[in-house]
Amino acid sequence: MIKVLLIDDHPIVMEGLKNLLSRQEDVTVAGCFDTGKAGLQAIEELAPDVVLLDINLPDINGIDLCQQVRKNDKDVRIIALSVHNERPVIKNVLNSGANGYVLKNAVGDEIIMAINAALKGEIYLCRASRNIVSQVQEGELTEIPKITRREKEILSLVSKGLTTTQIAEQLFISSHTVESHRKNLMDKFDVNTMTAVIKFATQFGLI
Amino acid sequence: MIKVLLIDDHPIVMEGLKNLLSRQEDVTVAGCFDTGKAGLQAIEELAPDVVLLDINLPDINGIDLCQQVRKNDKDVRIIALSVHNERPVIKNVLNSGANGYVLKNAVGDEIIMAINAALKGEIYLCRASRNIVSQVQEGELTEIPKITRREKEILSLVSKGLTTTQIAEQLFISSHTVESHRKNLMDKFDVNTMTAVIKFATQFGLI
DNA sequence: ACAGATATCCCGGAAATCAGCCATTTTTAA
DNA sequence: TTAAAAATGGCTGATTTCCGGGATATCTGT
Repeated sequence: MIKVLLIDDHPIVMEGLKNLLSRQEDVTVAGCFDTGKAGLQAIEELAPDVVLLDINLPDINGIDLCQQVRKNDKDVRIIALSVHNERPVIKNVLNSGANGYVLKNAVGDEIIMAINAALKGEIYLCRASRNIVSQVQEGELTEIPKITRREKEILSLVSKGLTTTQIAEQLFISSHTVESHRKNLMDKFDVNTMTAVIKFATQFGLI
Repeated sequence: MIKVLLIDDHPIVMEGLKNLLSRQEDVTVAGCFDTGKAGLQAIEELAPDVVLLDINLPDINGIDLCQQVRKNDKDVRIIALSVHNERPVIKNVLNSGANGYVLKNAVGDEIIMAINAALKGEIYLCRASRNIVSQVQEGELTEIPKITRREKEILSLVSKGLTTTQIAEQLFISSHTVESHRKNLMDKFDVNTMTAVIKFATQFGLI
């Protein structure tokens, strides 16, 4: 029997998943959790074979969660569930240790296939995500830039409409410093205006 | 029997909804559709009592869909399902003719309650959304600004990092015109930088 | 203890944005 | 068919951002 753990904060999705898995002879649902914290603990205690993990949880970022699981040397297979079909997001999730990536609007079959593939040691992507990953668009980010705490802070204030001077005043630092952070952000996102940075950052849920 | 129509592009959510409704004695599922187009047609043909409508469909915007249904003088009750818990989104949906607003991470009970309330002619919001709507934050948008086609076009180009001059060249119009559009956008979003506009617009799915 | 990452600070000039005005033409909806 | 909305174009000046170089401190993980 394949022991599967479900982590998702949408009760309705959870219902659907349970329903789907109950139709599989060789699968048993080991537990259901709606927060990353509870899920992380459950992985330790229940030692499931596979985890179906919603990437957008209210408490913990899905990517961080994957990394934390992997840090404990767990060889549990993680199938990421997500609504995002953008290459940087997919790449980031896979790099963080997920064994599969399935969109929430994928058909149930794809989840079953992802589980089986993961158990075989393969990495499964749902059809739509495979397309996205394979077609490299020009001038597109390949990964979500790693931004620092301070940069995130500046990003947030910029997105609220504050100017460099206002941000400097609010954070009690020089405006030159703020400008440096802006520059670094534009470098990391590989664009040359802050508006473009804000769009990506908002899209990827960084702010 | 209450005839309910389901419109959602997530098969798993659909499963969950069917499951949930099948446990209700007095409810029958009249049909399931995964696009706005198909759903709209089905509302005409099947004349359900209630529609559970996912606001974020791939083909048609949920708000437009509500308006189209209402334009045909249908008195079908629409319960909007959404992942967005921001006041402007909620207001917009309700103003477009929805009879209820339930977040996808709400428990199943809330959907049942929304259906019953809608049939009584009441408007039901799930608990979390009620909280958001009631607590008016200072300096917050109350509704999603209505932007024109041209403004949307400029918005998109700005978000890609183009400058006013570049946009003017691309659209074969004067840079002064582009500036006018920028100003109007900032006015409509009630902010004074384009970065703030971009954040809201991205958040609300306008670009 | 030490390296690498992060945060801090600085300059100058070119380019772009923002703010506050207004006017005309073309669509669109009532 | 008329009134309202949208798109177009314009001006000036103040402010801000962007780009190109830097440099030094502080924190953090191994």
